[in-house]
Amino acid sequence: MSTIKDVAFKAGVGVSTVSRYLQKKGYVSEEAKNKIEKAIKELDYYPNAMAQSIRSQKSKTIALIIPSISNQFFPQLATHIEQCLFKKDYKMILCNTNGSAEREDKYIDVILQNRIDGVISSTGEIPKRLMDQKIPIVSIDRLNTNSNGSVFSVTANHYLGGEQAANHLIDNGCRRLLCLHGPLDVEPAVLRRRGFVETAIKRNAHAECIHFESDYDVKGVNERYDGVFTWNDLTAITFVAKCLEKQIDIPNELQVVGFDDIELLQYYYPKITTIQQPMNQLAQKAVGVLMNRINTDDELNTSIVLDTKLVVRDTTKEK
Amino acid sequence: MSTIKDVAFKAGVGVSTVSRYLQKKGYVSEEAKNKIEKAIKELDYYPNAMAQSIRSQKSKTIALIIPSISNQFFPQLATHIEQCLFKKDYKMILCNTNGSAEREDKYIDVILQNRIDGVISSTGEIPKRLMDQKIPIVSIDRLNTNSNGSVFSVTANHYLGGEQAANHLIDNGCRRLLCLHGPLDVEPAVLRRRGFVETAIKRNAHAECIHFESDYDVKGVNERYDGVFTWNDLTAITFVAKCLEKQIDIPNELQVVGFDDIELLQYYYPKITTIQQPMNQLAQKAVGVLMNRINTDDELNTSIVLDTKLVVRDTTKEK
DNA sequence: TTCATATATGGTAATGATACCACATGGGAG
DNA sequence: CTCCCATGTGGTATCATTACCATATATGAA
Repeated sequence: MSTIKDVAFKAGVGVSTVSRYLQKKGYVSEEAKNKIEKAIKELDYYPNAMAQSIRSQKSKTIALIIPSISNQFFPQLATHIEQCLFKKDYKMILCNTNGSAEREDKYIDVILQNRIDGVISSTGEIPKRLMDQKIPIVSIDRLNTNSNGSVFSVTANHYLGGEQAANHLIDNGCRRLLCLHGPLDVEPAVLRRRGFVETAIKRNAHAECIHFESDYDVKGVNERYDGVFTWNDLTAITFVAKCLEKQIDIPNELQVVGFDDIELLQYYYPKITTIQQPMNQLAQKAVGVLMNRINTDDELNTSIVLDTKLVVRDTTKEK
Repeated sequence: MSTIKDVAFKAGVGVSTVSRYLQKKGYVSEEAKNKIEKAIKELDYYPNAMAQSIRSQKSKTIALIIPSISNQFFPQLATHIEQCLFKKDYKMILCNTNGSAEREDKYIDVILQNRIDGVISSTGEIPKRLMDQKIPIVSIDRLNTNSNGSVFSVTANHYLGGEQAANHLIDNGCRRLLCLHGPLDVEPAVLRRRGFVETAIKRNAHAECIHFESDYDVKGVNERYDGVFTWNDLTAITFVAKCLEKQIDIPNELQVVGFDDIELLQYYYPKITTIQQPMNQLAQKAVGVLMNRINTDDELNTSIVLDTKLVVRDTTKEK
């Protein structure tokens, strides 16, 4: 692969002139410009991004840490984030920890060795070893409070989402509610549950909470409850599948509301009512905040919370 | 962030000695080793991967090109590939073209600018601009014949998969078969269909083919057919969802076989019978072949084909 | 002693690109 | 005729790292 020197030689000019042409910075005569363009085309020259990085002390790369890909929410979010970064001429390396601390640890090595400019993380705790570095970090989907008490996170309003789910079910006539919540160390799961339960109490509906595990037995749920809120769509899909298996009639016997609005819901039957997260906006804001942190020194606390939206489909209906 | 110079200074040795220690190559005394280790720890030093790359002329990075993430098959495959690369100390950049030629083109810029060591592609055609470079390329999931006639691909035996699906359905008593195939310019889709149809003919069963689109009307399929093979699991999920909507009894009226065995099938109801692709092996072989191409000069043609496996679940049964 | 070898060390060039500086030229203002 | 500024150019140090070479000491064999 040819270098800037080859281009300069072929064009009969100095490397500085070629560099100035590439940067569109400084003076380059029309004549030199033409010769350089011709040489670049003939040599099929592409500037070496790594050499640029080493010189500029900027890798133009950010790391996205996600906990898994089983839940389509994360690949989808990753795609949105990558597209935003792409536009800003940044690369992304995807760190899928898959719940393994060892993998997470090795990814931190990669992040540090590659002089990553910033990190977007959608896992709970930001590892200490990463916090200790001066690398700008923004949390997405989850809250992130660092040791100084500064906050840099972009999340959906999970609490509001819980409220919307509860209100929708209660509006539809449900009185005996069930919340299938996620792990208690997952901030969004807790907020969604709180929004749901507190709204139920406020409106005098009965609400119970169960930590959903895949071996959950669905038998009799249609007798004990008339409305179910699951903390995410993947749980909703699993839960609805179990209900169908037991011939429970959704939405007539039991209404179900999910959370996230992953693309997959479009392929699934029945079409599940859900609380939509504004993924594209989340991605845009997260990238925006991170770029600010990278390019400016001011440590303004930023905590952006975006509204969720109820999307009514076929697993709920007015009674 | 500290450099090898800082480490050398702090340890009171030359940079060469530190470099030799890091490479575990050449002589380093026990005493020097201890001082260096101490300095590295105190300074929290990590070698700059980009400087190493520029020096060694190897980026230790490969690009994975995938056509989309809507089909969970691709993120899953990507994860497997990334894990294989991870072990071999390679980074991966994920290029999700999303069917856009423009995006593909911009990714090629990124690939060339970052002096990527190799490419694994699961999209159909390898773009000419990429082929023209001397970059090692391996196709995964699809066939890849380059201009010299050399082949570097790792695929499942799609034809065998089609056969397995047909045989299973016919063994279960189906005689009127339907194949919902994918785009005709997608090699695997065509092979799967051919394997299916040719087996049906061989065994004197009737087989029809339809190009599946999402607006496909499922009304009456249970009267015209008794066995359906869909070219991938996502199509199977969509098709089964439509059948459930129309109260078609699966597997009693109609049996269904998918293809891929994506993780998602575990959450879906009913549990869909499918043809499993050996994703992990595909990934391992693809990475292996690519590493060979990167590290050796011999242009041995490699075309690895791995067997698929029937996984019987609840959408098929003996009549 | 002398020579060869193993162990050990640090200086320097090179990798590809860019910022900075020095140095041109030409034209217009004083 | 100077002086200044705009325009234009190329040399060189620098970024972090490693390969290579020159050098130094100690040990053992001849």
